[in-house]
Amino acid sequence: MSEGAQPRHGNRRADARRNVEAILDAAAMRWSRDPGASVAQIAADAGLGRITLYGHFPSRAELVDAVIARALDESERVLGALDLSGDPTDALARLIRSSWLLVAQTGSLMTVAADTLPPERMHQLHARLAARVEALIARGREEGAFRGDLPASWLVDCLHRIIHGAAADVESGRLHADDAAATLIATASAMLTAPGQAVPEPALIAAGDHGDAR
Amino acid sequence: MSEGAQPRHGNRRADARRNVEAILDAAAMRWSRDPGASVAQIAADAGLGRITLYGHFPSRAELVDAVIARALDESERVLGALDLSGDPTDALARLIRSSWLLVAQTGSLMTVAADTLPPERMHQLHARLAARVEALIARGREEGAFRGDLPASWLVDCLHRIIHGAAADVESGRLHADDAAATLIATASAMLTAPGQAVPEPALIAAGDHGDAR
DNA sequence: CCTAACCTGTACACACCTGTTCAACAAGAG
DNA sequence: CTCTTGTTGAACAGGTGTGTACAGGTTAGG
Repeated sequence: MSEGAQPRHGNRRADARRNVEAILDAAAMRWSRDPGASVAQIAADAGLGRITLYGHFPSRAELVDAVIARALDESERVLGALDLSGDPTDALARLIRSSWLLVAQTGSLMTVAADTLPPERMHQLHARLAARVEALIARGREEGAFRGDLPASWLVDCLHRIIHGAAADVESGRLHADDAAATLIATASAMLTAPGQAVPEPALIAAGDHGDAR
Repeated sequence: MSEGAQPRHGNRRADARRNVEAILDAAAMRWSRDPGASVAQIAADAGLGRITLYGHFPSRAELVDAVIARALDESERVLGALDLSGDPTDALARLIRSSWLLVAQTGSLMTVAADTLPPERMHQLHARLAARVEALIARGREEGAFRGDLPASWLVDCLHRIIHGAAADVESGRLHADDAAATLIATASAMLTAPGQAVPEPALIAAGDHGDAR
């Protein structure tokens, strides 16, 4: 359709580009914990006037879209850099350890986008993120490491939901941020174990220390 | 505290009481899937004028409170009628089978209430609902049926979250309503299994057919 | 230094939601 | 049937959020 999504992005003045970044940062931060925040609120968070924001983003919807797109690219980048080969349980642990925070934030953003963006675009964005996880689960299932008695999409969804739960618990202080990944891994690996099989011992899961994303 | 929460409830005209019920029903239904719905929207759903609604509930907040209170009483009733003794895994299955729909609806209502009711009242309501589940998990843990390596509150939270996931999947057509309970039981019993232990076979869980609530 | 690009506050139009008032109308209870 | 209770729409006031127009101020960059 439109040629060049951002036609003038390289030849803009330096402060303009800085402000766009500030807006995007503020929006991601604010919306990830207050989905109802207004455009004025975000402009204030970014230290700018509301009118300035409208100078960069024609409407609320386009701001939402830009924020989502950036967060998704970031997630894509982190996920893409991950080695998900080898034992599926270990791979799952690596996946969770390096991306749970990112997934939690992106997911909250999705809540905001849900009543702003058309549902078709929502589905497209979500599918892209879930594809890698789904592929891992499919592989683990073929190799007999994960259960095959429930739909893969259901298991992916459960994983997402407990990741959000962990994020919420960390935020409210019920869970230590340092324990979140381990708790998630212990819960998820049990959830994915087939009936009749033994749940993997956390101590035996090779977490493959990367350090967190960010 | 207050004497007679509903001072005039029996001596009101018949259609008035019918309308109050209609409003409560409409609000519970609508808010459980659209948390941002307006008072006007709910009055329309109930087939009444907005002014009539305000005749029964002085403000939006009081409507929210009334809806929550009714949903919670209903949950309390169903939960209270349940026999949660015997094998913890079987008891969990019975619990899920008879209350997942109710829990899902109540939880969505909580989302609405979150930015209307004071947080202290929120916590109070939520604790009341979670207490029975937490007790069951604590007992199962003592008897060795459930894992003890993770906080009980965390496990309860995970259970809540996957119940919401199932409700969302049923709503969007990804999951058959008839399969929801079985899927939840299979997932939850795995999640609660201790590392090193075998996940229970769904076929061996005595579901204790009650038929669903409602 | 000078110009164009950028930022800013004020102000306005529009839409939506909440809550209230008023006066006419309909329906239950005796 | 009558009277009380309940219902209704129109209309209004106050609040919040989105998006636009204008005019003056500031800053980057040549």
